[in-house]
Amino acid sequence: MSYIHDMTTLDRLLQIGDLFARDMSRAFAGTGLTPARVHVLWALAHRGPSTQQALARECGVTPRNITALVDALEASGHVRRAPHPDDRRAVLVTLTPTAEETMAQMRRDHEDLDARLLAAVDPDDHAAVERGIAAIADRLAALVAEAEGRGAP
Amino acid sequence: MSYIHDMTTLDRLLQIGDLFARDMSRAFAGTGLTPARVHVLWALAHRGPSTQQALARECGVTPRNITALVDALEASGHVRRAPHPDDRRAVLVTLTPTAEETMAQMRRDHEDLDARLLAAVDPDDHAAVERGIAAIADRLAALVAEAEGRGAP
DNA sequence: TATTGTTATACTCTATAACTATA
DNA sequence: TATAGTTATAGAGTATAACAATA
Repeated sequence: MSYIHDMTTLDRLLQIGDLFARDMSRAFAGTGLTPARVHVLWALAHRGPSTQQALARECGVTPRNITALVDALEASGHVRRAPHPDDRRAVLVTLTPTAEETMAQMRRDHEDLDARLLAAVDPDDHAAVERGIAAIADRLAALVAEAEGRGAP
Repeated sequence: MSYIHDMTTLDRLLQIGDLFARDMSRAFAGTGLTPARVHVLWALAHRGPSTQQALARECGVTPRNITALVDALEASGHVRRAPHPDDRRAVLVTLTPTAEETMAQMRRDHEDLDARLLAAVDPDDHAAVERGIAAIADRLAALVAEAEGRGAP
């Protein structure tokens, strides 16, 4: 597929990432949602009502971009901006009931997909595969954090 | 990290994809290369000299975007446009010697990263993990192809 | 002085639609 | 008529920098 020159495990993981991204763009086409906006919704579902600063950190983008993303999500009825009770500079971004339902469905879809993908794995390999993927994710997170620390002090 | 609500295997795979994307943007910052442009370079390294139509199919973007990406890569000295020998409508996009070196280095970096990530996996799990990730990638490719077939006929 | 969110500006990626030159 | 590439246009995501209100 993409970035693929061989079929090493790394190439397979890159392929998986690419397929997720493509499928996500496809799945939300026409709904007003986009990958970046869904990312914000996941952050809100995970953290609860949050300031835009917190969302920016969680999503790994600049506060300026969160302003635009929250603008769009507010226009489409997925989030509300409310005054922060203790800090008049800040706003609390909250999921609307509609978006809560959307996220519940999305979580069910995730569980379904998780089951479908694992069903492709030999049952005897299940435990090893789950351990291995978790180990790879942790190692990669450490390598990226190290690279970012060196590159952008 | 992102899109993560639990730590299912699916969540781990999403996390891995996100980390790859972030690291890629970081790694090429300041070089004039971007993920989309590197995607084109990988396609050329993999296929050899190609028409823009072929690159568009390989990269999964529209021909219009390939025009812009090849423009940028030509300006930065990574590719050349040459007339197609048999079809005067088409051009053949070719890697420059500089880009050939860049891709050779990138391939070595991939091999290194592959080795580093697998080193995080228990040796007894290696074979199962490699089989499992390949099976997941194939299953996901099939599911996405099916979804795209249904959604965009 | 530092933080929160915004406006201003610019670049990249992406898509659709219409056009030119060739097949 | 169909294909390869381009121009035109538009929307989305991202970033930096400067600014207002508040802490």
